[in-house]
Amino acid sequence: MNSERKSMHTKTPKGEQTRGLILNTALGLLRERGYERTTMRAIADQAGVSLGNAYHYFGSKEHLIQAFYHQLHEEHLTASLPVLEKESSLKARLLSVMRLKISTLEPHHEFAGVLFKTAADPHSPLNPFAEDSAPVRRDSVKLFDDLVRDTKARIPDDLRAELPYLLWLYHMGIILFWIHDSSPQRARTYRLIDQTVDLLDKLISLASNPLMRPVRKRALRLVSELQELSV
Amino acid sequence: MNSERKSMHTKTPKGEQTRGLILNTALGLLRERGYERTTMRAIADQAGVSLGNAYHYFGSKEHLIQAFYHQLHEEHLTASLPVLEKESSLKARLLSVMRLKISTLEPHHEFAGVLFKTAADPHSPLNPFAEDSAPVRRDSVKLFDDLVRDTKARIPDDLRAELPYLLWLYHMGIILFWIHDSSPQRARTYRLIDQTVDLLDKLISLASNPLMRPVRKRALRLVSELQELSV
DNA sequence: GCACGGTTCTGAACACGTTCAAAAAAGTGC
DNA sequence: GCACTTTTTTGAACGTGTTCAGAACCGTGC
Repeated sequence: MNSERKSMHTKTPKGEQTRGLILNTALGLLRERGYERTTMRAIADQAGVSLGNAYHYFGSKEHLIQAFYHQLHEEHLTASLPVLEKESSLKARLLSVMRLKISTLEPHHEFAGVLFKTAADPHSPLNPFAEDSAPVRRDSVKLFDDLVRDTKARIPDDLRAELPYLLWLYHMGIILFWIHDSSPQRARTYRLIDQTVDLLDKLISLASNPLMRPVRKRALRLVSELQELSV
Repeated sequence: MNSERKSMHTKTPKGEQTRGLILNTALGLLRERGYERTTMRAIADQAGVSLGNAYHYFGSKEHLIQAFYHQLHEEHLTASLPVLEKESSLKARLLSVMRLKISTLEPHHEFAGVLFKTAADPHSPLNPFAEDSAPVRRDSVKLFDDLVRDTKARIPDDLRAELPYLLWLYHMGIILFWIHDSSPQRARTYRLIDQTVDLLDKLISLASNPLMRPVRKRALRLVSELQELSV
């Protein structure tokens, strides 16, 4: 709603502490109760703080949710880094990273739905293109940056430059599928990952073919326009 | 929330009339006031009906929104059909249809954000993969079906079969971009449409090349799996 | 005309996210 | 130590979507 939400910085050690208390309480409750049952009142109560005070440090419930999402992202990151050490091919890396993403998110499937829901709203601070979420987004793209960087496959420079962003978009799409996937053990999502990673690998080879240069150039110019949205 | 929402059928002419009155009032208010300012209480008031009664006929605000979306879709449809008569190439048709889509939605840009927001939630009846929205979705895909059907371009049958769904997905993507687009006159979105339609046209030709058959087959199998989500 | 079953309709109530004026506490300059 | 400003904290209030028990209404069989 209010796009002029100010920075909400704490100006005191005391404030810092309270802020941390509220945040941790919120993260804990979100983890064990899920989104719906974690009300702002419940957070304030459990933190032993008034409702208004919670709003003093976090402008909205969505800001708390964003913090939770960030935490999940960190989890995924620490799980993924060893993979980049061990595997060197882009295909193997991507496969592992995507599977890890889903397994990290799996305990919070219901929550993720709400996440995407609010993320699609341009007015929400959770919207991946919004100002407030720029750090998380950059962090998120950065993982794919590392994933692509020192891979040995020969990929034209122009494609290589846009690949991290493209893979990030791809990973968003997979998450969207997963959210709607109600198959047992989320089998469909994992199968989709297997197949799409395979296909992506082939497409990248294909796009790297000199004959494809014109189409590739055109497609890449388009991708960079997509990215401008996030400026 | 409640996935067991019953059919809400009216059983009386009187009921039918009241239902219609509420619906029309809601559509009018959504049109002139936008989403936020159209509260359930405002709808009930203006319709001269109690709040509870509105809920008797429409299980949630989202159901009313769905009806509005359906109306907008109809608008787009009647604007698009003449184009299919006049233009015969897939490229020209797609270009016009997409531009018309955006111009139809344009007066309701703010509203569309909310629409997408709730549409991304798996629990929402607005979610394109949900039971409740199956008719609208089928209608929506059907437009692209007509668009592809009697076009003269030579396209392999396997691709031709999946193309309507693929174009529908594409059109969803464009809408998502448009929602986040704040450029003057939505210039970026129109430019994106121009470029993507051009690119799509080229990609279709490319994919129609016999040499591409294996990759195409693989990609299409994948697309049909995507579609299974909507069963 | 009457009783009964279903349908339509009402109004009050609930829980929630959010806002805000003002009290309490902490910090600052002297 | 004292005035003052700033920050933190409170608690009540608002508007919202939604639910629900029951009142009013209507048709049908007798």
